[in-house]
Amino acid sequence: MPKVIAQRNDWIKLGYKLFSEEGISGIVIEKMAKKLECNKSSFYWHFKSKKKFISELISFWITSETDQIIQQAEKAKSSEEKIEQFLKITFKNDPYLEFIFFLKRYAIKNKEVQAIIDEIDTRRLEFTTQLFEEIGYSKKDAAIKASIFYKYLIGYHEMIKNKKQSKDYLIEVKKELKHFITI
Amino acid sequence: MPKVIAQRNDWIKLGYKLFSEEGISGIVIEKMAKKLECNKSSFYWHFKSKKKFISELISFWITSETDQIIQQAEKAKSSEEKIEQFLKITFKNDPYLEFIFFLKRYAIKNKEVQAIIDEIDTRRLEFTTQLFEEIGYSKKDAAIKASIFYKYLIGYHEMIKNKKQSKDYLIEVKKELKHFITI
DNA sequence: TCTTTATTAGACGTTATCGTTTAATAAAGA
DNA sequence: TCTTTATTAAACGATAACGTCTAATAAAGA
Repeated sequence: MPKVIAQRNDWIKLGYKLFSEEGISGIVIEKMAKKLECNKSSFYWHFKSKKKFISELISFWITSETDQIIQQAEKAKSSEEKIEQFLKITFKNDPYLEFIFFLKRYAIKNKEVQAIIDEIDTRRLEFTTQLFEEIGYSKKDAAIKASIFYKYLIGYHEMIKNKKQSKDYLIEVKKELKHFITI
Repeated sequence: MPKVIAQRNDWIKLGYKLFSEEGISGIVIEKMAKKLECNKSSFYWHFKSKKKFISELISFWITSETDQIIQQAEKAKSSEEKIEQFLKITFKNDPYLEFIFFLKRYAIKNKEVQAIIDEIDTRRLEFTTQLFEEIGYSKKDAAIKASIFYKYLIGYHEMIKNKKQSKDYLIEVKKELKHFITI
């Protein structure tokens, strides 16, 4: 039985943070051990190998982030609220977008990861399309709007990277949104 | 005098490629030497240190890419052609966007690099704004359109990442563009 | 108390990478 | 031909990172 409550989760959380910040090259077991103030033996007890660890990291990201974002948006009542929620969560969850950015780069040499990414991108686009259908766009137009919107958000994130984020980002985004979406 | 024509440029070119693919962690001197089929002494003869090399890499990127993109677009006659040119070059220059992507991550711990990025982003946005002014938008609207357009392009690049690029990407982009720009 | 189980520490061997140093080599000029 | 200059090779030491192994330890159960 454990001396201290097992840090399995601490490893994952730290891994998630590091991967979001530096990508795959940020996952360095001995450095992580230092931060967690323990020995790397702990790592190898919890995880069979670095590879397995990374797989778990990805799983963690899939369940905890993607599902969360979509589910939270579902909670809102009106479609307008859903979109607003969607925006808020997207920008609050800064690490989320960074994680998927690096994951895409990591996936270049890993077909399975690529499949995961494709699925998630598709799911999120479908979700966004549905939002736009709900606020009155035709299926066809909704799909295009969603496609633009999704790309816009990614670009927005990329442009404000490393900048102090204004508290009024939502206002700014909405102002720009009006140029391609009528909410 | 050299046995073979100096490979100073080969190092830079390879460095550019690697940085675009893997970021700063892709710059590994001994690996590069292997690819160039030479000894790393060659590297240390041409460049004082890895740091200096990376600085040069960034300079190379600034001059060869950014200027090129803008200048080439300038060559076109009409503003519509300029936009088309801009699109074509943006998508042909796949490594360019990857380079800046990784550079932004690298800049987190490097204020000077961040300054460079800011300047370039600004310059490119101004350039794009001007394009939109030329096709009839007011200064204010042109700035917003440029801002959206630029973000859209980044997002587009991100979404097609790791996918076989359709030959009809231009058609697709233009179709989506119509939803926020009247050209 | 003794044993079992879960967990961590410490030491080890290996490989990768950085940067240095000394020697070798090839071409050009005196 | 001899020397100088540019360039590369080979070997070295240092550090970082991976993964393994054995021993230590702490808590729970018999």
